[in-house]
Amino acid sequence: MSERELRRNLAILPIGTIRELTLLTDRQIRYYEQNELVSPTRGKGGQRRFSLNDVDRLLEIKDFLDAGDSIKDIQEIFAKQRRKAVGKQDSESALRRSLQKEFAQIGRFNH
Amino acid sequence: MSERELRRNLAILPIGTIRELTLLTDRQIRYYEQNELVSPTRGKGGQRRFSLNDVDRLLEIKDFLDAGDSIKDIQEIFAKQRRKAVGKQDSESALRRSLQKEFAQIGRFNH
DNA sequence: GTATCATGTCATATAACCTAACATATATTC
DNA sequence: GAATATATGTTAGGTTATATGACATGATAC
Repeated sequence: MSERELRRNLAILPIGTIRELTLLTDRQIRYYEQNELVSPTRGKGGQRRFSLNDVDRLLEIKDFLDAGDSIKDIQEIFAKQRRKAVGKQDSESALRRSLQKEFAQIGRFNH
Repeated sequence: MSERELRRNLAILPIGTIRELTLLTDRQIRYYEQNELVSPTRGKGGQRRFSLNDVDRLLEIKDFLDAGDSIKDIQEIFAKQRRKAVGKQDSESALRRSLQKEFAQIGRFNH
């Protein structure tokens, strides 16, 4: 895993930050976790820790729900994505794409 | 300001995260803030919010202190850095340098 | 040896987060 | 159209995290 990906996977953000970055409610975030759409780790005291990738994930979920997809639909969509990603190697172009996604997310936050 | 810089300046990290990323104690972090070496913003309830740049900053402070510099020394060092940075334009090479610093920091965390 | 510096520690208060349960509006199914 | 399912709101009670301020302390400097 590249260092960039490593950084984006660092689970360091508490739910309050996620709430602000995604404009989702705690209830929604926990519900999506319950349905295994995101899998935050837990800190020492049992509190959720999210990564920047989780932020992406949650914004995607939001879009899918807005588009009329159900939680189950989204579970399948993500499962398909995972299958496609199997065996795919890190590449310069993949890195570039992930960078673009990152920028897109920040742009959204600072609309 | 570039989007990368924007992202690195987003104050979204609580002190607990900073503690883990820097291995500093809360006491140290607050003391450095008190001495204006870092300037976290405050969230709704008054809690500190740090950025990734603050993490860099704190790691630098740590190094300077380990090297025998005093808080006041470090204040002056930072003041000098700010003066040098005045009028400096964003450039590709600056971006590349900041990227390297970013990687260095993550590397340190995962050493 | 006394003053300063950087940090530890403790007390007390508030904010953030946790889980679980019940409520509800909207859409779906029979 | 009554019953079900889905996604979310809301409330309650408990635990963890963070804030501030005060006092303590080991090291260094003078």
